[in-house]
Amino acid sequence: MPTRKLEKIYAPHQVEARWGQFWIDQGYFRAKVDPSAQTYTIVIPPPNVTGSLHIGHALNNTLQDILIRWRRMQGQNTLWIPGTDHAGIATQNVVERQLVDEGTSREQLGREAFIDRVWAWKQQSGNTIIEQLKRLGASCDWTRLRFTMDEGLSTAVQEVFVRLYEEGLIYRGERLINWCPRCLTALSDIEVEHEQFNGKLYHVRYPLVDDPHTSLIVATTRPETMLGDTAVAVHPEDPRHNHLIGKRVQLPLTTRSIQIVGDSILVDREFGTGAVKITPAHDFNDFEAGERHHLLRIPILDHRAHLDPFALKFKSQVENSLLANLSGVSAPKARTIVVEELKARNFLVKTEDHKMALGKCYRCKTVVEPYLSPQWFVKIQPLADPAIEAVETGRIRIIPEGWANNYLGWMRGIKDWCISRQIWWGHRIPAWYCRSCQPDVFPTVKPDRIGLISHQANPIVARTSPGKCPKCSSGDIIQDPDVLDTWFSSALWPFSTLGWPEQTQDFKTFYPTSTLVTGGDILFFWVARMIMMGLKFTGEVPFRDVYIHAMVRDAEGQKMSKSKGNVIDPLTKMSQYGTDALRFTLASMASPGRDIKLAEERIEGYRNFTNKIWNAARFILMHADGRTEDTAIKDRPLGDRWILSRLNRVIRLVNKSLEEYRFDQAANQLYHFTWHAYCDWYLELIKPVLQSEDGDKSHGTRHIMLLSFETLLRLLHPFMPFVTEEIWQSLPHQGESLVIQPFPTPCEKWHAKDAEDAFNTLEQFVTTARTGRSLLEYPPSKNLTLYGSTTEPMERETLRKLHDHLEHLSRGTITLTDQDEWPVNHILRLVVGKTTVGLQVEGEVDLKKALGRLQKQIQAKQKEASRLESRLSSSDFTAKASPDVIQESETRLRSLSQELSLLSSSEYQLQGMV
RNA sequence: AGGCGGAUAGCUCAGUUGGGAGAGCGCUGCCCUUACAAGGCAGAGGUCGCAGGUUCAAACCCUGUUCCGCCUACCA
Repeated sequence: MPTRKLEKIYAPHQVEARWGQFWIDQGYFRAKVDPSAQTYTIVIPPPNVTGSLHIGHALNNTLQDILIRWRRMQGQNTLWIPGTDHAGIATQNVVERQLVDEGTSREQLGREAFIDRVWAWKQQSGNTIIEQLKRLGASCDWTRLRFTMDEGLSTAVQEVFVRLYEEGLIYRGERLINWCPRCLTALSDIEVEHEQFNGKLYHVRYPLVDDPHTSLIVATTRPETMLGDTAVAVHPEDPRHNHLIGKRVQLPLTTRSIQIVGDSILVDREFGTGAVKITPAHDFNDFEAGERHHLLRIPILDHRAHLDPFALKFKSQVENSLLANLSGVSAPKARTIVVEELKARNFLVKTEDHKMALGKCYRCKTVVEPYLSPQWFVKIQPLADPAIEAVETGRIRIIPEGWANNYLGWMRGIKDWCISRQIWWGHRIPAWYCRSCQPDVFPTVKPDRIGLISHQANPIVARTSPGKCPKCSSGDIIQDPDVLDTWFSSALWPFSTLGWPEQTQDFKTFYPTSTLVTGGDILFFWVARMIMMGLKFTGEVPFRDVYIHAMVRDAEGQKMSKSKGNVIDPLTKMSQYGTDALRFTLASMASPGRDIKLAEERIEGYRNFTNKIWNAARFILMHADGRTEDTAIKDRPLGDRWILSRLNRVIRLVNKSLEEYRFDQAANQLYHFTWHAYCDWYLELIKPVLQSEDGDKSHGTRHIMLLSFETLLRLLHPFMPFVTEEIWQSLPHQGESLVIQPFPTPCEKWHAKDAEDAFNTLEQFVTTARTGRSLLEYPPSKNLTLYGSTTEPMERETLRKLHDHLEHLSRGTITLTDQDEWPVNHILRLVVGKTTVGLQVEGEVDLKKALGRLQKQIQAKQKEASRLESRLSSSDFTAKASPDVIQESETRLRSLSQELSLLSSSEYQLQGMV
């Protein structure tokens, strides 16, 4: 393949589009159904189908892509399944807003037309995020793209629902659940976000029926719910109140009286007044207390959290004079009215400030209400137990480990999962009801407020519509209007995407999957549920490793949100700096157990890194033409042997880091090696040979140059797929694409400690010479007259051998002899270890700077020497420390004193010159 | 309230079984040296949150404490 000339600055745009398309066209990302090959499988955490890529997705998918590309290059049969979920509530909200803008509503459209409308919206916007993932370079098998509402995945959902129901693990019942009065649906416990806020605690007087002059004072944060009170509780061992147990109080603002019960669970004697009102229909604790004492439940709020006139009048028995004022008002407004009325009638004893937590809908941030309604639940404990065990025994590894405790803690206290949602977009619950069998449950009028079907109705659960009632053969059956929680279908993702419940070839080949990569925020929502469902329905763990990555925050550590205006849009950054730069930034900052504070400068820094690689490639390309010769490594010059030895170490480290999910370590190693070893030193070392007139010497060097650089490109490819492919294709190469080249493995015959030692000697000498140049303020172009000497025989030999390299890299003419053969005057002597570098001082030069530096150096060395001396003279140390530590200290002290004597003679000599 | 994590250079963070404090960015000085000014070379900068303890030796282990962040939670 002919080589091409590269532009001076890397321009990512066309490059990315070109190779992105090429890879897909060539089918490199498609997994083979080959049962013999070792498989490596990842399922993507499905993003919302109508969403678009945010920085969290960028991180999540970059990390997955690094793993997948790495394993693919290792020759494993890799499969990365892409897909999206239908995001029930969120998507329905979006489409409903569109309808409002058009002056209509979902109710006006009707259920079927509305669902068609959402499908149309999905059709229109559904490819956005998929295309964005492709831009990111995600090497998913796009031929296996899945959506949670695909036919196959829907079949899996029905299968799971029916089987759980048949086993008694799904049930229907009237319970208090979290209800969003704006989304008008039930939420699961974890879909509620708790937020601290400053509320008030109201002390309200409830007079005794027997003795109206005596009252029980209750404390409450929600006075408006008192209209639904059905009892007051005191602690049975509280001498202040326990004599009242069994008596009744008159409920203010109503014509009802309620009983006083003793309850040691609900009542905390230390809190408030020691008396608690019980409102079983509007509070989770009260609900349970109600069960214990067989109390009536009086729901006073409707589905929009407004006071229900019917309930107020007939159940709550609110005083007639108040009915008009209270009927239909919202809960917050009701609170104001109730408080005013209590105050006016002298029932309000006092009000105090009180910090409390408030639950909000995680989708729309509306305050959620506990709401008594018939819902479907998963009985979770039998599913949770094996899922706990899988993590405890290590069948599933959670990385970093800290998250395992989090998982276990939550799983051990897990509660039944409310899975029904009163929305239309989603998997409809496969349950039907016969109206003929239960005419009393299904009155001819439409079912209640929002179509909830009474909890007394008997469901007929089946995989497909039964058509007619299996009991009475009536055709008058209706399907449950509810749909399932989106996470219910997501929980099946690792196997439903592979074709389950069919025993497909894909399922047999790729399940269980290898690694799941996700953020800690959905550990409970998703990971835990996948583990439970996977174990239940496949008998296998759904994945071996769970890697939990960080949350991306802004440079100040704030959570990114549109309302704060601090979002970093990955697509904008990809356009500005290139996709590879963004990917590398995210990978390099992915330290375990720590959030990522992303500052724009970092991306810019890695854009520069991309360009550095690009320019190294340009240099190599300039010298690529010509003969190459593969001679034995041991006969190669220092530069060649040194870079191979270093490369070997980096290969080992990168592989090891990726094994341990240390993306940050791998990226930083690559960065440092590429820039500060390969470019700064290796390329400089080989320049003279490549540029010399004598072409013969360059053959072997050219060979190693091309070999090492090609290896480096393969190492970098999982992190920066685009620029590496572009360069690889431009250089002499074999094969179609870098994507399918083997990932480098350590090559022990490249290891050369002697070359690394020799390099260190060279580097020290050169750096010292350059420091001297800087101290004397000589420009980089000036050719220096240099002297070098060392007290170490090995180093002397090394310096002698590398004489030409030293001259080239130091830009000077170097004489290597003992110091007493150096000129006596006009020499600046700098010391590094056992070596002294002398610079000839020419012209008017201020030597104070050099002297200052020397003295500072002496001070630092003396400080350390005295620390070592005192350590070594301590009998405790010599008696108790391990022998190698003692020996090491002695060695270090010896070299320090040698260095110090060189330094002071140099100082003495320099004093004479100033 | 409980649990978890963090506090190391101006900023962002590494620091793997305790034994010479590191990187990137930024900053300072000198340079457009034919791969790269998105660059090169050199350099400055840190009582490792605070207080105790264990140890010959602590950024690292233990206890307490302050501040910050996150998660979980039924204190009305």
